[in-house]
Amino acid sequence: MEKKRFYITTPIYYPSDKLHIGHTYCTVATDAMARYKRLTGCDVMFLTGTDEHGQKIEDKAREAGVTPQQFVDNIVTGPRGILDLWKLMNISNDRFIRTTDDYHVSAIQKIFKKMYDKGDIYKGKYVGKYCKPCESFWTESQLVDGKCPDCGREVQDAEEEAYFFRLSKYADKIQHLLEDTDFLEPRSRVNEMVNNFIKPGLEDLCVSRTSFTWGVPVDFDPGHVVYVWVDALFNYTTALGLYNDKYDDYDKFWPADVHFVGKEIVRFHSIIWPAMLMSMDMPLPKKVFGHGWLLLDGGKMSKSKGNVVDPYILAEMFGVDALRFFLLRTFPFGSDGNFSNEALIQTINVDLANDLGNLLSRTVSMVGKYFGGTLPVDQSEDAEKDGELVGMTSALRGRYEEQMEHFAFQNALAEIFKVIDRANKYIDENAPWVLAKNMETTGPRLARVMYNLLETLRVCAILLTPFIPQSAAEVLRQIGADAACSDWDSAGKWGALPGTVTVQRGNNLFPRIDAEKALKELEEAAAAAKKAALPDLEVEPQLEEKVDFDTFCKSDFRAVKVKDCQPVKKSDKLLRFVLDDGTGVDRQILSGIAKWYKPEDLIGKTLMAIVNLPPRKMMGQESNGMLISAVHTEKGEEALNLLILDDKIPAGAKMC
RNA sequence: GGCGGCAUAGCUCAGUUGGCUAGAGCAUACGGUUCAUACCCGUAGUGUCCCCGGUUCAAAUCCAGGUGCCGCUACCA
Repeated sequence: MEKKRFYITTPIYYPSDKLHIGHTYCTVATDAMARYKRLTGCDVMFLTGTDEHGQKIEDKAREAGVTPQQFVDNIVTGPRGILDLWKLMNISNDRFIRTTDDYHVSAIQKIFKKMYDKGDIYKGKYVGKYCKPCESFWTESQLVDGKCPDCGREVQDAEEEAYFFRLSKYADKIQHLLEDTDFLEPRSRVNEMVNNFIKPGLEDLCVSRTSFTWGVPVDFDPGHVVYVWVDALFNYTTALGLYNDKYDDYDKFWPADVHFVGKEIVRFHSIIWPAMLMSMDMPLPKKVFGHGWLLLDGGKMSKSKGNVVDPYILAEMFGVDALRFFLLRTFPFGSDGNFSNEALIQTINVDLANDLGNLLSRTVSMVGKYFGGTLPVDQSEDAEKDGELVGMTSALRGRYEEQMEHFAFQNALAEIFKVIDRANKYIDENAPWVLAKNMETTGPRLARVMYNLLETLRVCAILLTPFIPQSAAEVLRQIGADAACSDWDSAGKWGALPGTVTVQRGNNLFPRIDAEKALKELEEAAAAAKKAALPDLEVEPQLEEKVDFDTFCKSDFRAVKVKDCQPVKKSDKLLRFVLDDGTGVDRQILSGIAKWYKPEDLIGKTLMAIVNLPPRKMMGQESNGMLISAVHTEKGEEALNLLILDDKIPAGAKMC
């Protein structure tokens, strides 16, 4: 029999910055779903990738002084880039598409042309605002207080030639799709889409740009590049081989079974995407699921807020499986969730360490202690005492499947942990340590109790595989389950594990985390990351206010030579300078630069000072003037350099 | 402004089409156990189910109004 096919995608992420925990959340969820479907025997295609064109990338690359391609290459394929992150997170994607891949670019050109030839894309005028000094074209909504968002100056009405997609033509069909089918989930998003966009009347969509060049060129009209909609959305089909020879799975896998997308791009996927597919006479994906966001302190995570959670740090500190588990166990997939390090640590300790890890540990340890690691043939059932655990475990796969089919990862995991909790209670009820006191009589009963625990662990581990693949495999290894009793079929059957199984004691699956210590480390890591994100170099902005020439001339700057330099007692900051200022009388100046210079290193140097400042007392000593330094900021830290002059300049020489 | 959602135990949330003394997990307190990762098991709670009306034999659930929070409001990827 041919295997059932399942095609699932994440959005293609925009590599203008490193990805954060929110992207990880979506990708991990998609991965869990893909692994689940593979487990159940489906032929799965799991696609993720990156959307690499557009103005913002072009700008960022220019800022960084590299080409756009170099810029995205670094973020996607560079060290600790997106590919590395997915590898770290154990993401099992079958394919990875980059919109800068040649096959995609040429396919997009063909698609664009086809829609144009059909008449669904037409050339028109795009009305907006233009800022002359910036030479920038803005849309109404981009303006800040009606002015240019870059420079704040007035903008003028302007028109730009552009291609439009006849989105309006498909409004009725889209409304039907949203309202009368389960195409878009969760359901609450349907109202938002219909009320906000469709009912007020869909406008045609601008699908090309002339204001930047980093995109797929419109091959029949130089100067135009294909804008994000066509370029990015069709990735789901070009990655299967639509209009290209790179792949050949379009007929096999299209239409997609589900697109997982963040709620911020629900509109693109539930209105624009189906409309474009209708135009292309292509089948629509079966479902779009808009998942929630991970919030931080109740608000959105964002670079500008500086509250972005770095998945690398968390995965390295707590383990990949622990992080994956936390994300899917804690938050309902369809709604927003409040991310916190405390919740992460608590979930790891309670569910993974105390309940699951400890259940495995105590079970395997007892089989070792009481039976030398291998259960005997002679086992004695007790229907009354075993019934509930056996019943729950036997029914688990069905309950789990029901939740997984609805993308309710949280509920699926809750079902598993109900059984794990029951198993821990079962140990208490049967008190194996009491049974072990008289092996002659109660040995067979003890053996059965152990078997039931191993069997429960086996079923739970199989069903946990999509969420914590490495750890689940380790559970199966430790309880001695071979491949034959580690698959989906065997998860639905009680008793698949051989009665005389041999266990393998291993390391603790999930070590308990010292919450206080871990939180402190996270705090330090966050502080370090924040610092690293600070600009390498900052200088003070120049003063707007003008100073007249006469005022400037009143400042008397002179070359001075350091005759002596000593730290000032009881002061961390001050150095006391004795200077030759050319007058023949020593000048004393105190300067707060001890943080940057050792006194002895400055003796003999020729410096610059302003000498006609009024005297000022510091730490009980008089300072007559001020040494001139250059200051700037490096990674948020103040840096200072004295102006050290050529020694051939004589003491007292005037600066002008 | 328009549209939509939410408001339940200290915290995070379940509560299906209105139906018995309103639930789970975590946290707290007390007790038990020792196989295990100072773990596990048991017991105990506390709630004006946001406020105010209404419909009903019966409302956390339905309706009207109010308060508070949040989301979407299109060419940003």
